[in-house]
Formats: sequence, structure tokens, C-alpha cells
Amino acid sequence: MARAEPARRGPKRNETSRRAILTAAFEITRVDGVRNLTVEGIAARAGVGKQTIYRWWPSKTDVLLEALAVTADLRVSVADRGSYRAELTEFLRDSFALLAAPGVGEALRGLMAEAQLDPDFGARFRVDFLERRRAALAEVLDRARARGEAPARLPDDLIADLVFGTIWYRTLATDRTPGEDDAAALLDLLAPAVARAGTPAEGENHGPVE
Amino acid sequence: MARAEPARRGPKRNETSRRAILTAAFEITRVDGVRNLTVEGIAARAGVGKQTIYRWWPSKTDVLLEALAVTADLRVSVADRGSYRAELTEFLRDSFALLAAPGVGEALRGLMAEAQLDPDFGARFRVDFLERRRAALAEVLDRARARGEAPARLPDDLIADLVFGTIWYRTLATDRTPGEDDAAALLDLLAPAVARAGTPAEGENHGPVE
Amino acid sequence: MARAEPARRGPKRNETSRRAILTAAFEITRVDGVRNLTVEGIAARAGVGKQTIYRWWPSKTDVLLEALAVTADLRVSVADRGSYRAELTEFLRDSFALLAAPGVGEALRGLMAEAQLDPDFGARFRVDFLERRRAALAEVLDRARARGEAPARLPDDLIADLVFGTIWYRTLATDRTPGEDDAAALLDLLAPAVARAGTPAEGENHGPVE
Amino acid sequence: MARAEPARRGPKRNETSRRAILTAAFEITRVDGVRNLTVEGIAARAGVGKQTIYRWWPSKTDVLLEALAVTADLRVSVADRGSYRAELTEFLRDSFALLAAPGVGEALRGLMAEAQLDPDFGARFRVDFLERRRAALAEVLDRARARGEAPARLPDDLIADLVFGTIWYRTLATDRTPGEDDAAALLDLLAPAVARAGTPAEGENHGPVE
DNA sequence: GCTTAAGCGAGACGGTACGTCTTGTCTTACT
DNA sequence: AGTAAGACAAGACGTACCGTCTCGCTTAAGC
Repeated sequence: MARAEPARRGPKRNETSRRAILTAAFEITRVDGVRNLTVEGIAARAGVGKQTIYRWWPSKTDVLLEALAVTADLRVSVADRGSYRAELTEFLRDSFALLAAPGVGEALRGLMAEAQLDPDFGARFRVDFLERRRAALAEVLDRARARGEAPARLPDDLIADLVFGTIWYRTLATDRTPGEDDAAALLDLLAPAVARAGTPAEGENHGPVE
Repeated sequence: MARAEPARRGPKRNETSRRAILTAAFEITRVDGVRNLTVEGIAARAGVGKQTIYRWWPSKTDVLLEALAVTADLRVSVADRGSYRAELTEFLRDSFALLAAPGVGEALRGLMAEAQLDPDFGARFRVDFLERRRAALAEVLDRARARGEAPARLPDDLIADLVFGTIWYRTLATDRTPGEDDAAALLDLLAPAVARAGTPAEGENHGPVE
Repeated sequence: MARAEPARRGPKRNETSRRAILTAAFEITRVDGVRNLTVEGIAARAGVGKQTIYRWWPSKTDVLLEALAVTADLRVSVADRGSYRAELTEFLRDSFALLAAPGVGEALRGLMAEAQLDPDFGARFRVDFLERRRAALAEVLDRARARGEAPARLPDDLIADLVFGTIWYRTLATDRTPGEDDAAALLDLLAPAVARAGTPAEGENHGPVE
Repeated sequence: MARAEPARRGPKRNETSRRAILTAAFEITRVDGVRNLTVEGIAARAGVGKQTIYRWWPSKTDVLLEALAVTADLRVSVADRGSYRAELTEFLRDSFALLAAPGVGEALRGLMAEAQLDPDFGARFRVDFLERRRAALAEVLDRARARGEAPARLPDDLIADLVFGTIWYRTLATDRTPGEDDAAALLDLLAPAVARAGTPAEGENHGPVE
């Protein structure tokens, strides 16, 4: 039962500085863009020494990553809503709302960019963000599988690739941020409205011809 | 009546330098990563003055973009193969092969990253690369629509989002570069195998239950 | 009988820490040079908190100054030896020996350097070291004056300037640390061997005319 | 007769920047003291990039050294004045005047200090400054020897040590900057007024007995 | 064949930000 | 209260690249 950090001597980490740093990082990103996010800028705006940033974060982008978690509400609901369709609807709506929050889109684009340029940060970004989002969706899908609602032909991994792929592609490669209609189209594809019990609306979901 | 360079005096652009610059940019990216791609590095490796680079390209990333087009074979076939399924298969296979070519993945990830950080380059990247890819797929889809093969419920734009979204998400956010099985799954979803002429296999493609 | 600090509460100053700090300061200077003497380094080597240093010394150089007094034997004999010449001989020999002791030269050069850069330390260095050395020489000269041995034409201040000037100049500006022959030359100049008893070569020693 | 740098291509060194840097270094030293001389400060005051300083000087103190040579008139006359005494008088007067010039004393003290802390600079300082001063005095002494005026018992090296030792000791260790009376006293000691023509007081000047 | 304008390799320049280092103060937990 | 440990704000260090500019050479079109 030994505690990891049993009793250090010396001052504790300054929580005020920590919050000031996170706020500064997010604000700079929101207002001036990630390109203009610098350690010196964060330190200056937070009224903090640069060393304090280097002491606690591996890079300025890690500051932004933590700032995102602290500043924006990252909670995307995965509560049990009784049906796969309802839960997926909520998941998409929450995800899109998050993206639309001021500053969040810019921050996420910056994080994903940095993840490409700095492989070490990339690994942390995957573990601390991307895979968490996937795990959240996986919860919904697990419940759907248990209820027998999830589309049989689509493996969960592909569903996740399609959902997150679309969201990220829209964010990174176009300026059409995903909205209600996109949610509807994705739902139609991934969670076709069940007509009724028995044979559930075969062919209605996206059948090619008619 | 467009004037085509009305007769300049002095030497012409040095094609040798141009090739050396493109090669250097691609090689540095392949070997050291985009993060370590610098104008000074390109110039040094190409045995060229920095000014020669600044004279002809707006940014080092634009050099890389052109290098990609020159070095890798970007041609993804959109030839008429008789059926939507065959053409989509070929499109996906070619796209995946391109991504798998040495250095190309790293370069594309770097370009997409830079597109997030530098809005001006972002615009050029969309026009010169992303939208070309979309247009290529659109050709296939147009022919499919004309043949009556394309899935009715899925708008072309969504199909493109799904295809490119998945490809890019896999490239940027995971290390599972897309392969044969992914092609098969996407095909199943977007171009269900035609049962027979007339009503082509309604509901078989991904129907939720059974 | 009034004690200045008549009865403080709490623990007394830790003599062990004090000695460790002084030793650390001198050792670092001796081994790595004054340039690499830092408060952090002293604290680390002495196994001591930085605050303990800042509490008791105005600057790291003051630590070194005290360390010098403690570590090196700064006692330069000014005992009555019967004659000016004998005493000056001993004074010079002792001074040169001090300079030659390992670490002392480096420390003194560092102290003099710091005295130039930090006027406050400069003042302390003069009072606590330079003027003490002058006072020591003055003792010898006073006795010589009383005996009627000292060169009449040379004021004591100039003798001190010449003695210490030569020592310091040699130390700071050349790598010829003063030795036996220098002592001899200085003696010849400042304390000419007495020709005969009575009026000891007044005017001959340097005063050419009168 | 091939020149060493026969024809470089590319821009030449910017003389305006060079002068601005030297002036800035000297001014900062004069006004704020050597302690406050920083590369960043020089660059800012000179309106110059830091790299331009690092490109051409090994350290900020080397800038100051060159600034001293440029700003202050370092010329101390060693012209032939007919007699040793006249020339030594002029040498001392010029040297003292140099030290008294505004900013020069502070600069020289800083240079000597830095020479103690940074052995590499120390070596350059000796060659570029200290030994030049010695060489100047040596010229005077050589002529004096040729004329048979120089004090027989004092080797030239000792004379130099005494002269420069006194000057530097006064500058570094006291606040009594040397003046007219010091010049007189030194002259009396090192260049006794010649009693009469012919045999110029040989042996009288300082040689006690023989 | 001379002129002249551009392209070119080289690299100096004014800048910005980097990540590190040290300073001197302050805070915490232990003795 | 004194101490060891160490977090903190501040700010200089020396480095790496940026994008611009200047030099002296080479190369062609146009006179």
C-alpha cells in the first residue's frame, strides 16, 4: 500500500500559476491562432517564468492539450439512453457542439498538426485525447452490440474510423464544420432507423437504387 | 490574347536547381521528418542559394507539395472500368498504394499539419491537392450515377467525406495505414456488391440485423 | 558587557553547514574556476539549502572571501625581526607563498574580478582584505621608520602601491607568479642593503640629486 | 602576392552596424557599468540582431575591448623626446589621461575582471592590450638603454611591472586614480633627474652600495 | 560585340523564439 | 527558528531559422 510520493519536502506546485498558464495558452490560441502560440507568450500573459512551463509540461502543445481539457467541457455524453440510435445521436451532437465552441476547433486543429510534426507529442495526443474519444464511442457501441442493435456488417473499428474520420476530415480539410444534417446522414448510415421488430427496415437505410 | 511572357531578357529559370530543390525537400522530409525541413537545409542540401527558393515558392511547404507531385506518382486512376465497384476498388487501391510509398505518408502528414498552421498554405493545399482528389473521386461517382449504380441514399459529398475522412484519419491519428481489408469494408459500405441486374441487392450491403 | 544578541530563541547557527559551505566554495573555485562558482553549486556540493547561504552571506563571492580566510593561511608574518630588510623579506616571501598555495591564486583573481563588477562587494573586499594587507605592510614600515631604516624619498603609500601593485599585476595580468628573484629585486629597490651603520645610505637608495 | 581573401562573393560586413555595436557597448558600460553590459542590451541599443554580434566577436567583452580601442584614444606617445625622463613623463601623463577619460576606467576595470573569469578572453586581452602597452614602454626603455640613461640596476621587465602594477593596482584596488604627484614619484624612482652630463649618476639612482 | 537585366550561390542582416541557466525570494516539512 | 529541498518570476545566455537584402558572377536577349 506504499504511496508513490510519500512526503516530499519543499513547496508544492503552484495551482494559481498552473491555471494562469492553461488559460493563457487557450486564449492566445483562440485569439491569435496556434501559429502564434509561443512559450514566451504564454509565460508573459500568465505572468509566469518560462521555467515554470518547462518544468511541468514537455512542450507548449502539451499545455494547450491540458488547457483544452480544462477550459472546454470535453464531456461527450455516453449515458445509457435506451437505444443505440438515441445514444449515437447524442454522441454526434455533443461532439459537433464541442467543435463549434469558440477556440476549440482552432486548438484541436493545432494539436493534430503538432502531432504530425512532433512524434512524441503525437503519441501523447493519441493516448490522452484521440483514444479517449474512441473509447467513449466504444461504450455506446458495446451497449448496442449487447442489445443487438448495432449494424452487423460494420465492425466497431470501422464505425469509429468513419465517425471520427468524417469529423476530423471536415475540420482539417474543409471549412464545412459538421452540423445537424451531417449527423442525420451519419445516423442513417450507421444506425438506420428501425422500422419495426422482425425484419428491421432492410433497404431503407441507404439502398442504392429504387 | 493572353500574353505569354512577352520576351524577358536575361537567363531562364534553372531547371537543374529546381529539381535539386524538390529532391532535397523530399529527401529531408523522408529521412528527418517534416519538423526538420528548413529552407536553409533545403538550400544547403541542394547546393542552392536561399533566395532561389524564396524566388519561386511561397514557402518551404509549397516546395514539399510540388516535390510530392514530382517525386511520387500521384496519378490515381479514374479510368472507366465499366462498373462503379471496379472503379472505386481501383481508386482505393491506388490511393492506399500512394500513401504506402516511402516518404509520401510523412510528406502528406506534414502538408496537412502545415495547412492547419498557415491558412494561406492551407488554401493552396486544398485547391492544389485535396480538391483534386475529391474531383477525381467525383468523376467515378458521376459515372456511377449515370449508370444508376451509386447508392441513392448517400450524397456524393458524404461519400467523399467518408472515403477521404477515413484515409486521412487513419494516416493522421493512427498508425494503421489503410490496407486491403479496409478497402473491402469501404466497398461493402459504399458500393455493395450487385446481386444482379435490376434491383441490386437491397439491404444486403450492411443491414443492421440478421 | 551588554551582548548584542542577548538570547535568541530557536536553534543556533549550524557550524557544520557553515564549514561545508566554505569548503565547497573554495573547492569549486579551485577545481572549476571562479566562473563556475554558483550559489546552486555551492549548496549542492555542501548538501545545504540555498537559503542558508543567502541568509548568512551577501553574495557568493563573500562566501569565497571567507572561505579563503579559513582555508588558506592568510597569516603573513609582520613580527619584529630586528631590521626592515629582514621583515620586508619575510613579508614578501610569505605573500608569494600564499599566492602559490593551490586554489588561492584563482580565488584571489576571482575576488578582485568580482570587486570590479560589484561595487558593493568591492568595498567589502577592500576593507576585509586589501586594506588589511596594506595595514600589515604598514606595521613593518612603521617600525622601519622608527628605526630610521626606511627609504626617505619613498612615502609609505608609494611603497605599498609598488609592492601590492607588482604582486597583483603579476597575478592578474601575466602568468609569471612572483618568486624569489622578484623578491630580491623589490628588496633592492625598496630596502637597499644598508651600507654602514649610522645614516644608512640616505639619498643613495634612489634619490639621485638633491 | 596572392591576397588571402581574394574575392568573396556575397555581401560585405556592414560597417555601420559594427560602429553602432561598438558605440553601444561603450556607452552601456560608461553609463550602467560593466555588470549591466549584456549582448541583448548591446543589440537592442545598436538596433542590431544578436547574431551579428556573435558572428563577429567571441564575447561581449571582446566587443568592449574593440570599442575601447575605437572610442578612446589609446595612443600613448612613445615619440623620441631626446631624453628618457621626458619620454617617461609623457608616457605616464598620457596613460593617466587615458584612464581618466570618461568611461575608460570603468571599461578597463571590466576588461581586467573578465580576463580573470574567462581565460580565453584573458589571453586575447593580454595580447591585444596589455602586451601592447608593455611594448610601448619597452620602446622608451630601449631608447633609454641606447642612450645610457636607463637605471642600470633595474631590469626593463621590473620597470614595466612597477609602472603598470602601480597603475592597475590604483585602478582596481583603490579609488585613488593616479595623478601628477604619482607621476612625479614614479619618475623620481625610475628616472632620477640626471645630476649632470657625462656619467649620469650611475649607481646613485638606486643601487645602494657596491 | 556591347549592353543590360535577370538568375544564381553565397551569406550578412534584423528579428523572433527556442530551451537552458542562474539569481534571489518564497514555501513547505522536518528537526 | 534554522534548515534542506525545491518551486517560483525574472531575465540573459547562445543557437537556429526566418525572410530580406546585397554582392559579384554568369547567362542570354536586344541593340
